[in-house]
Amino acid sequence: MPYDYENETPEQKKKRAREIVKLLKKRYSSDPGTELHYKTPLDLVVAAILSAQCTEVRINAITETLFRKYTSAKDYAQAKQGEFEAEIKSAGFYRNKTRNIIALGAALLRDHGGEIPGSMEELVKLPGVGRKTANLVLTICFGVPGIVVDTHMIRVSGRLGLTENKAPEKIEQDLCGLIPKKDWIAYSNRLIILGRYTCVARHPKCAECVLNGVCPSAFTI
DNA sequence: CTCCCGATAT
DNA sequence: ATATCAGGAG
Repeated sequence: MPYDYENETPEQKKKRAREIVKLLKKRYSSDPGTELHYKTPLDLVVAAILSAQCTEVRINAITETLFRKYTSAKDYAQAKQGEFEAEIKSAGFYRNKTRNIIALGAALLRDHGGEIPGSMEELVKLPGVGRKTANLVLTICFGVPGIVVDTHMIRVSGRLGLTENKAPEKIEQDLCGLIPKKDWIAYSNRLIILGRYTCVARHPKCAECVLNGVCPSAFTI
């Protein structure tokens, strides 16, 4: 008798969510962290800003040289708009991203002694930093429990039937209610990797997905 | 909600 | 040709 996803009770959904956590843990035994290359919290914030609507591979190619030239908030604050645009152009949205990163450098110098702050409240006030980037930095650099809702988290969570919502903040709430807090950070990292390589947008590879036994969308997309 | 925007896979 | 890629601001 197949699992009835349609009439799943909240209790059953919670139990299934824990099973998903467990299967992901088995598939990616050690916490894979982020695939964005970085050395410092500042690096990660800049990489995250650059990564909007662009592949992580391209961002890592750009930052490999970028992070050699820019190593402090002051470096970014003093960057020339046109020169910086040329360096990051292939990331797309390059005018906005450049504006935000230069303003980020200035804001860090003005309000935080040039350092990246460690709270959600302060992070989301920074230019170019929204909730997704803030959660990424909080989880990766500061060990603050949180779920990073990016394009992969949105898509995969919907396919898994863990949320009916479309708004990232609602999805985050739903997931936080289904997944044990101690698992939030590694869950984010693992699910995003799964989304990048297996549960891809166009033709998800359900046959090779470790979650195909607990996913209402398996083999139906 | 729209706009920002280049690169790549399909 | 078009969908999609580790979003955020106005």
